[in-house]
Amino acid sequence: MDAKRSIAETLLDWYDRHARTLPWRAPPGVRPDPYRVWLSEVMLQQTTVATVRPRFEAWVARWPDVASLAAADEADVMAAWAGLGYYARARNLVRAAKAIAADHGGKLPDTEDALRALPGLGDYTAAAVAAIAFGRRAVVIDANVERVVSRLCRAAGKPAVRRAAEALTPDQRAGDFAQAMMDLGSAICSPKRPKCLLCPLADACAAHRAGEEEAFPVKPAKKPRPTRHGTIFWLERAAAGGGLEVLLVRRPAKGLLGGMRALPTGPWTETQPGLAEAPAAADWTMLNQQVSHGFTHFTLELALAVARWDAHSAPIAAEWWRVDDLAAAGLPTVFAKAAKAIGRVR
DNA sequence: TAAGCGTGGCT
DNA sequence: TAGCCAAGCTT
Repeated sequence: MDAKRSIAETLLDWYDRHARTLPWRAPPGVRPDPYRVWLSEVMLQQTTVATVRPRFEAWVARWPDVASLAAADEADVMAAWAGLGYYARARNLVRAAKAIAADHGGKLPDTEDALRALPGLGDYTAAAVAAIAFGRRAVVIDANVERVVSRLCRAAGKPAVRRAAEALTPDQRAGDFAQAMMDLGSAICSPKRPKCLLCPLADACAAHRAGEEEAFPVKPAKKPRPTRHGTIFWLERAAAGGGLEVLLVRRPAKGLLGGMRALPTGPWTETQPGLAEAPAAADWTMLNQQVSHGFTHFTLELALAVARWDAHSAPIAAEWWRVDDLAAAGLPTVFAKAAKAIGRVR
């Protein structure tokens, strides 16, 4: 790297040659659609590009703008988010769309502060949308930027990384700069075995010169992940037009898998709870099979109980769902996994 | 402030 | 292959 050129100039030149083509990005020199930028940033929170890409395409085909999302049925939105995880993101997307429609004339606000006030937009997303969609100078810090900057400057700790990022962020093209950092972090400056031979910033990188690339960023120690035990209840009945229906509930709006359709479960406890809190007094059969599912902060070991329900009404507040259409129910992965294990789903 | 909150791709 | 990890936010 030419020592007289800034890191930002060098990185932007690299980006002009190597930028990934992604469905939420506009062609060079074109301002992208703020709605698509916002949606992509929310989908990409803690989620990989490979996972997001097809989900983004399907989403914008169904809800192409703020107005359509603000008017959407929330149950449809939650079902469309199924499998992406962190379901508060979907709830907040709808809340924010309504706020944008009501308070901002249907257009995303174009300042970092106003964006930050919307539900689901934190420091990172507000800065990213302001910079990428509106050309604002904003300091965008995600895990990629943290990794690249901490290595460049051997900066340990978030305050030091923020100071360094502030100093590096250019006044012009701050959005491209942020995306360049992310592309670099994804393709070159990876957590393990970074490809420093290909890095345009290698000569300027303090960690590289010291041979300690993988020592940055400094990560806090991980805590052990406990195991909890529970039971999933599969209650089925004959459908009116033939076939089978299964009882689905909606989970409470807050907390784990909040607002999502679900199979009924009992308590999640340290020891196997068996048939505790079954949704009906039925003749339950415990299957000789368990389902294991890892959440962020604990692992769930699930027993599977199945029963038949002959009465017409549902035993609890719930809905009967055709088993043949279960894929359209939008079940979180843990329940989709259980349904598959129970064998009622192809 | 630290804990709660999901999932799938990648190595 | 079993961890590791990701374009974080909320309370």
